Amino acid sequence: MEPSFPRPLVMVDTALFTILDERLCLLLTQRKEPPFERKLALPGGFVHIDEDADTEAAARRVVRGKIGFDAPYLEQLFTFSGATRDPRGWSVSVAYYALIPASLLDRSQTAEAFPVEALPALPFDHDRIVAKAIERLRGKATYSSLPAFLLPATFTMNELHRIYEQTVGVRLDKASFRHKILEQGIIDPIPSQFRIGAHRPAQLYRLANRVLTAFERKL
Amino acid sequence: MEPSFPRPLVMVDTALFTILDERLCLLLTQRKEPPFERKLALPGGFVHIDEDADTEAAARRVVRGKIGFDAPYLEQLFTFSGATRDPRGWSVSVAYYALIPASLLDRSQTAEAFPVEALPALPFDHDRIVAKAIERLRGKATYSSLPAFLLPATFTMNELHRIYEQTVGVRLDKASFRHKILEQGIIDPIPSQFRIGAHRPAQLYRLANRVLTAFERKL
DNA sequence: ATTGTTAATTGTTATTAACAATCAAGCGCA
DNA sequence: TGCGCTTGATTGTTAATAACAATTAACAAT
Repeated sequence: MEPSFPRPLVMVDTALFTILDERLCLLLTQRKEPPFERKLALPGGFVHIDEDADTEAAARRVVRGKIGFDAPYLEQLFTFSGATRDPRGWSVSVAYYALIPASLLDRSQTAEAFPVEALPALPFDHDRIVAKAIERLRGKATYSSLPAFLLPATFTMNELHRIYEQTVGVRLDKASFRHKILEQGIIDPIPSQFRIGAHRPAQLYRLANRVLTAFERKL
Repeated sequence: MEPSFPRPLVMVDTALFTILDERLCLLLTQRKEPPFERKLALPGGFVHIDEDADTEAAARRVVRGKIGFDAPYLEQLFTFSGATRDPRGWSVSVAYYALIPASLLDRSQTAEAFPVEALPALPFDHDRIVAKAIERLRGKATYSSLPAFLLPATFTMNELHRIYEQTVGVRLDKASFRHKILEQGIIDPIPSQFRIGAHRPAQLYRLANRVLTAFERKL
């Protein structure tokens, strides 16, 4: 009954985004085994069919191994495959991307974060995976609550504004942004909580919903 | 050097869309082998690592086997996986969807086309695959030239209009539609070619570009 | 000619967005 | 205590877009 075709290798790779110093960064790991031993690469690994319920579970396992907890946002990106992308043989890599607020990362992890405009050369086809992940992130940022998952649990309107400008890549009018975001209802003000400093206190907000919300139109 | 993890089965499945009698339809095949022998299912098959360059090549091979030629539009949809989705074992299915103008299909294929609102029960997790494919199709239709790939090489503005309304699922203003589509430049009028009948002749158009074009904003 | 049918355009009104300016609320400091 | 600095929040004006309804165009059939 079991088909006897030669089977490809099946692995997952993850693109882990965070914001450090207002810049979009990617977490890389130093590979512990050949091929490309000691090179920086995307966190990844083979699917364990006796342990993982599906490839998403495998990706979550990889992410936990890297940062020690589950990512607030994780989504399947694309599946890369072929005879030549991995020297070990015909392989399939189901790629995922995740967003992680920098506030949750500890010192050792931020050390392995690289701004997306200054990445080292990556092994396998990880450059393609990264390019596709950034494309998806930028694309979805315009019409969803996605960028908010890069922020800590509470944030000000202007922090959210800056994150959107960062990820979308264009300037967004302050007043219009405020309008549209509040109209979408993706965030709620936290009553009588403000961020203070040498200036007017700013209202603090939090995500109204733990899951991604898509907008009717672009920002 | 080769890792010795037990390997999942790797296959591709395809959701093939077409328009018949103004209705969105899906092409299904009767399975030739167990499991689910003789049941209607999505066209699919195992990846042949000695023959297919990657999973997309495998999907194209499957589509050619079904309709006899390459689909004008084919895109990777999502990868489904897990221990239970296929009785033969832990499996990975890289799903693709394709759009095929009905004018290219012959009689025997249209016989196996089912309106998406009246599909038979499908084996494996093919219901989930279909649901996701429809969701993607509807989503992309609003902001891209995607629906045009369901039409023959030449078509009138009103035919295009109807196809968009079909796939998007909402009524679209005739004048605005015309405006926005022409503004996007995804189609070109064919000089001095008109569709005639018992009424005013309609200008014929063709796609300006063989590849998918995304719009800046929704229709 | 008149009528029916589909194609294509026009104009008017209502929404929405972009831009610039203004107002608000704190702190630091003379 | 009052002035200036900085960041937060709002307002108003203008320009661009979209929705809606109505009109004009081009043909065939009778």
